[in-house]
Parts: sequence; C-alpha cells; structure tokens
Amino acid sequence: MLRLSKLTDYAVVVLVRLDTGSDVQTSPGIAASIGIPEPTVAKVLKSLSASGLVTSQRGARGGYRLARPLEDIPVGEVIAAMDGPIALAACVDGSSGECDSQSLCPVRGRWDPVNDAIQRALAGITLAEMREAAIPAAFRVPSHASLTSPALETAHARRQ
Amino acid sequence: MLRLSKLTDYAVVVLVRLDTGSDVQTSPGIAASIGIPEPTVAKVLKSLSASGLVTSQRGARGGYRLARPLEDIPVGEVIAAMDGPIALAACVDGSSGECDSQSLCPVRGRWDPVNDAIQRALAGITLAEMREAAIPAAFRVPSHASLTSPALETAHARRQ
DNA sequence: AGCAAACCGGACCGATTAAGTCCGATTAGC
DNA sequence: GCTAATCGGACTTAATCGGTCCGGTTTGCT
Repeated sequence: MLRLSKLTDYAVVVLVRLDTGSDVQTSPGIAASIGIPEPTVAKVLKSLSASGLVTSQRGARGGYRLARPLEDIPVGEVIAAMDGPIALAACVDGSSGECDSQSLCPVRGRWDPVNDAIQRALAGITLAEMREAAIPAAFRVPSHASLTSPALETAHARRQ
Repeated sequence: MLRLSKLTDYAVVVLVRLDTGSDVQTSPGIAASIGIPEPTVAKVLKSLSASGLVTSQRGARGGYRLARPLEDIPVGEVIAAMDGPIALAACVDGSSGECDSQSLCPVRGRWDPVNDAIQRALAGITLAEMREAAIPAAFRVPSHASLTSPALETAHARRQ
C-alpha cells in the first residue's frame, strides 16, 4: 500500500544524477549512466520538465538541466509531478464524484486531515536529504530485517 | 498518486459504523446501513478481523465487534490492515530484490526517511478524529476547483 | 543548405493489480 | 438437526501502470 510508482523512483534517481555536472545532460546519456532503458528515462524527463522541475534545451546538443538545486526540491513535489496530485480516497479526488448515498456515508471525505499530514511530511524532505542518505559504500545488509514499519507492526504483513 | 484503495475507505466507514451500538453487528446489517454491497463489506471485515482490529463471533447470532475503541486505532493501522505494509518503492519492500545494478543506483532504497515520515504522520491520526471531522450537514461545496491543479508546481501544496 | 541529434507529445500494447463476486466449509444458537 | 452467520479460499472482470514507439519540431554542426 501507498506504494509509489517506479517512475517516481526513477525520477529521484534521474534528478540526483542531474545534479552532477554543470551543463545539460541528454536523456540517452542519463539512461546509460543509471541503467534504465532510454525511452523510460525520456518519459520521466518529460514529466519532470512539464512540472518545471527540470529545464530542457531542444535541438542538437540539447538536454536537461536542474531547474533548482536539490536542496529546494521537496520529495512531495517529485511525487506530485510523476503521479499527479496526492489524494488518498477516490471520494476525495478532484472529480467530486458526489457520493450517491451521502446520508448513509458518515466518513467519506474525512481523509483530508490525513492528506494534510502526509503533505506536510512529504514537504519536509528534500532530494538533497535523500541523496545524502545514499548508502556510502556498504549497502544495506540484505540479511536481517532492517525493513519497513517499526510502528505499525500489529498489522500483520501480508505480501510485500 | 498515493491513492489508497477503496477497500481502505470502506474499512474506515465500517469501523466507524461498528462504533455505534454495543453488541455484535452482522456484515449484512452493516452493508445495508452504509450502502455498500454485502460481499464487499464481508471482505473488508475479514481483513479487519485478520488484523485484529475487530473480533468476530461465529455461528448464528454472530457478527463483528470493535476490538478497541476508535480512539486507539490510528488510521495507519487500518491502511496497513487493508493494503499491506506501507512501503513506497518497489526497491524498498521487504523482499530485498537486490538491485542488479547497485553500482549504478545511487539513490535506490533512500525512501526510508520518507517512509518513516509518512509512518509518523499516519500514526498520529486516529479514527476517532476522522469521525469527529465528519461533515455535520453541509457537505463540501462541489463547486470550485480544488481539482487536479498542479498545486505543487512552484512550491508545495497544502490541501489534498 | 542539409543533416543529425535531441526534445516533444502523443498513441499504443502488455502485464500487473485491484475490485467485486461466489462457493463450500465450519461454527454456534434455536 | 436446522438455520444463520463467519471463514477462507478461488475466481472474473475492469482499470491502471510500466514501457515502447512513432511522427514532428527544434537546433547545432558541417
């Protein structure tokens, strides 16, 4: 649950990669350097460009460049750029689907405080922090559980 | 993005409904009272029961009952019960899929701080708060646009 | 001027996942 | 023993996502 798309993960990788080097980088070049198929990287870059996180230079010798330093990019913004606005329930999304049985529905639309809380959490973490946190040399030991959720452990973990 | 499943939304509705009334409630009864198809409600109740959020009474005159008051149920636990553990990237999930190209991947697995932040945010909101926030009579005005706007484009968004 | 490199903005298909349904088995009250 | 209810699966259908591809446009270089 709450799993974000691979594209978003790629986006972070791409953005961090874009931070190294001062001039523009081409999408094939980035693809080669991070080991992700070129068309996919291109798609990521397009979304990023559409959201204003990167600027593009067309034509030969063109490429992409960070619009802002990583320090000024909260991760929530990247998620929003790749996967659209952050909204939890279908009932809450912009379409305002008008619950047909409103009188029977005592809770619908009550996810707003939850959304806000997540929003704040995501706004407080920048890509620079995620880059810093990059594992220096010793990768995570794949053996024991350094895995997720120390908090919600009462809920059993089904698949993944 | 970050949209949670409808089942989770149903779960909240069901749990709040379960709060009214002291004795057990049957799944057909709950389904009728909240306007959701019975098999779906049954499915939700099963997941909830498996996670220990509700207790079940089998046999005739059986039904479901809240295991804890709503005040003691953080919404994160409901999400975890319905949709599995909260983990963002595919690379972060428990399976430790071992990125084949670790040397090329400078950021993978760096979602942990983000996960933790979301974890905390979700742990701080209880179902009781969501129930309180239930809109009294005047529902949200469906008029103006809080919709798909790229609210996060320049800085970051607030609501939804 | 012409060519090549690179972005742009779609449409497109396959695979994965979720939503919803259904059935047999089990348990407990009457 | 019959009935009502949960239990625990499997199953079907629909939607979404990941990934690819194409024609078109812009720009630098020869």
